[in-house]
This record gives sequence, C-alpha cells and structure tokens, in this order.
Amino acid sequence: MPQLSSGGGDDLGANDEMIAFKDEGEQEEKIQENAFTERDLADLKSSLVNESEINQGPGAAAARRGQQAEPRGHYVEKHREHLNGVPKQQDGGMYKTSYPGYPLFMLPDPYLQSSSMPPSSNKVSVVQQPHGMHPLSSLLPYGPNDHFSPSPPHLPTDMSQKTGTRVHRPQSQDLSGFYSLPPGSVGQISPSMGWFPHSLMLGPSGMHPTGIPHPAIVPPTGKQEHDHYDRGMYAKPHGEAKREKEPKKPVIKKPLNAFMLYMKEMRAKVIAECTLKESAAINQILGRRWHALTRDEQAKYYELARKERQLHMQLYPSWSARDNYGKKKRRKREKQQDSNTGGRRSASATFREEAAPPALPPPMEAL
DNA sequence: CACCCTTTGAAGAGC
DNA sequence: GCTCTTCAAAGGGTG
Repeated sequence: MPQLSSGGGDDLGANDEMIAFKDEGEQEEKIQENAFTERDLADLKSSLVNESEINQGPGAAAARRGQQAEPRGHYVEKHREHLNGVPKQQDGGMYKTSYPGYPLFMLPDPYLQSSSMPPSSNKVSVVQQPHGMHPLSSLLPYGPNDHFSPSPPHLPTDMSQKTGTRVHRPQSQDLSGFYSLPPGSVGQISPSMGWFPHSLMLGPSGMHPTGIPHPAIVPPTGKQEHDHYDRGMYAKPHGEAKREKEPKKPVIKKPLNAFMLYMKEMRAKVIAECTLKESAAINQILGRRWHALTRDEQAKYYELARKERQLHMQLYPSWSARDNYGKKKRRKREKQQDSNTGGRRSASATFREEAAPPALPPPMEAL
C-alpha cells in the first residue's frame, strides 16, 4: 500500500483526495486488491445484475481478459515530447501510448526510448493491472476491430486548410511540442486511433485549423453525434441536403479530467469483468477503483489530464467551458432542490468535501 | 427520442 | 474565497 507521503518532491495534486480515501474505508481494498475487485463487482452485481451473470462473472471475465490484453503493445509511441518541461515522472508508462484524445502525436514518452519495459508490462501493478495491460492503453477504447480506417480517403491531405471552425488558434509553434507530428503523419493514422470519431475526419467542421483533428471537436448534435454525422455525411438522405447547407458549428468538448480519462480506459475492462453494461453501475465501480488507486497511479491521470487541458487551451484559446453550457438539457433543479444539500453531488462527493479540502490542482510547476 | 443515472474533476458564475 | 452548477464519457434504463 503506497504511502502518500512517500511521493517525494513533486506534488501531484492528488494528495487531498488520497487522504480522503483513507477515510472511506478503502484501505483494505488496497491491501486486497483482488478481493476488492470481486467484492465491489459482486456488490453491484447483486443489485444490478441477475445471478446467472454473477455465476459466470470471474471465469468469463478472465476469458475475456485474455483477449483484451493483447493488442496494446504496438501503440507505443516512440517520439519524444517536450511538453513545457513536464517533470519527468517516475513511471514513464503513462506516456507509452498515444493518448486517445490526441491520438497521432500526443504524449510520446520521454522515458520510453530506453524503454526497459515491454509495452504491455506493468510497472504500476498495485491495483489496476490484473490483465497485463498498461493503464492508458485502453484509452484506445476501440480495438482493431473498429471500423476505423487508418487513412480515411476523406481525410484531407491538405492539412493547411482551415475553414469552418469557430475557434481561432494562433499559429503556435508550441504545438509541435505537443504533437511531435512528423510531416505527413496525419495521413498515417495508426490503428491506435481506433477511437477516433469519424466526424473528426470530415474536414473543416471537425478539423482543427492546423488540420489536426481533435477529439474535442464534435458535431453539435449530441451524444452519438459522430455516428449520425457520419451517416448524414455519407448516406445523405434527401432531408439531409438542406441541413448540410447550414454548416453546423462543431462543438468543442471539454477536455477530459483525470477521472474521465481513467474511466475511459478502464470501462471496457470493468465491463468485461462484470458483464455489466450499465454505465451508471460501471461508473460506480470505477469511482471506487479510482479511490483505490495509489497516488502515483492517480498522478499519471492527473498529469495526462493536465496535458490535455494544456493542449486544449492551445488548440482553442478562445474556448470556454461556458460555451457548452446549455448544450445538454438543463438539469432539473427542482429535483435537486427537493433533495436539497449539494445539488447533484453524490454522497461520496459530498463526503469528500467534508472530509478533505478541495483537491489540489495537478502540479503546476510543469506549466 | 431526449433525458436520467452515476462517477470525479475542472471551470465558470454568483455571492 | 467559497459554494453551487454544469459538463465531460458511457450506455442501459425510462417516460
């Protein structure tokens, strides 16, 4: 069980949360990770899943796990990033994979070159890696089976064209640091980009002014928008023609925070393990696992999230989180007012606030 | 079909 | 500065 105080000099900003976790009776879960996994799954299953699923749970999960762990290794990025002198972390594994948010180029691993570690190995083995995959590898949620085409024909080869995006990004050489993008590499989208929403390949609307598509840009139609958008773009039913004339402003999504990144990575694993698909239940499990993570493990996600925010800021300097306010239907506040106390905040969130001061931001010295 | 649920964290608004 | 709200992902569930 990792000691919070052992982290050494660089404060990664997760201290407070981790301290709070101690109070949540999660300690034993760290001590017995496997037990934890099975217990929390069982807990949720008992309430959310029928017994037949429970019976087949671990075995089936193990079988699935075997399939999952495989295709990760080749996501390793060799190129170095020099992101504003980001402090070198103890675990280079964080950067071993191209980050799905910025799949081509993002976060090449400074520590990877010497890479004494095979891509699939687990330096951080405390909680998360029963499957021999890197924590971030599943940030590429869609595997080789994904129908993503590595070099989509509709992807403009002329990446200099910049139209339609509402955001303006000043020509910044800093991006080279983010992207480490070799000439022509945009057309060489690796399978690791399987996550990549097709809509992002569609050109102006989803294309960053640099020509580098960004996952934060999505068509404005909502959740599965990229699917619909694709269909609209390629199938073009009659009714769509009109819509097409009105160029939709792409919605620039918020950058994912550390937990979101963690969720994105681990969701598939949890689903495989517990055969649950209901996201609410999955997220509960993930929330508990998040608390069970060691400081270092969390720190990796905080760092990644920080980089994502940084990149997001560079890409969309004029973007504000407020831009997306109201994009989702406004939550029914009457409901929260009824329940009172803290709005939509969960019990655990409320507890965290009571138990510990607000979480420190990710380390800023790297900024 | 739109929204809810559920999680954590970031950011913005309001006081 | 603190509190509250909204959104980010995800996909089954619900009305």
